Amino acid sequence: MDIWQAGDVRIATWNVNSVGARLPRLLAWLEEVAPDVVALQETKCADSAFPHLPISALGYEVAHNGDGRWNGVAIASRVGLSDVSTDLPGHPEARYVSATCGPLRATSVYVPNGRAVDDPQYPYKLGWLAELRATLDARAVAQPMVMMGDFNVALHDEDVFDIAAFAGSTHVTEPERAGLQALIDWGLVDVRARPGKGDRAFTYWDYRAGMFHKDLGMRIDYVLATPSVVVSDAYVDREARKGKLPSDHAPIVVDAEI
DNA sequence: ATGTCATCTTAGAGATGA
Repeated sequence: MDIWQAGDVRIATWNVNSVGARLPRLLAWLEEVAPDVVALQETKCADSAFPHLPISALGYEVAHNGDGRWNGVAIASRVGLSDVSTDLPGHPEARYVSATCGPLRATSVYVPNGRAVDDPQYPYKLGWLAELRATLDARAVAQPMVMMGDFNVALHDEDVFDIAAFAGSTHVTEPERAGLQALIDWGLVDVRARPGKGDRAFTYWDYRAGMFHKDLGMRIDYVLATPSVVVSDAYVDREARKGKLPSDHAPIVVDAEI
């Protein structure tokens, strides 16, 4: 059933760092922010363990791709959900799910971390990004689409609190940035959220060392949208990173008209 | 930057990943 009506749509993405541990906060957040389509990452549960009941009680259909302890991505929609794909060819980890939600094709991604430039996970990450680009090449840019999630890449130097602190680290290397930029170059817009309290719209702050309170963060979560998704507002929901037992990521919330 | 957090193994702290 297509219950979408022409007009505004609210889209969001959030790496929840365990949907089980975050469930009370997630449910409260869904009620408060009420996105029409939300992409989740790091659900860290098997499909059979996903908390479908309380989320469906809020009016959402959910497509989840989980493999247990690590990873796990989902799309929740209250404007319809169909044509679900969890297949990123050659990459069986649960890091990709795509679905049609009303007027939109929506994709939730959890790009591999990479760990270190001399770790096998680093070339794996680059290959993963290349395969993600290949999924776009099979599509038409004219169809409204949002690809969103935790990309584990800071696209520009300003997307980390201090580029000097990242010398030799992953997330800021040229090949990683090229992998992310290739998605944008296909025809997607990097929907930049307006800054909150600080001057930069970071989306992730390490749990340790008071990084959040010092605003020592990174912009590694993105909403990438086709131009037919006309954005009226986009913000990082820093409130969701505060208080007791938060995720280490904050959601990005985007209001748009298709 | 490293002061945390979540999960699993397997019974209580350690390993792993981020």
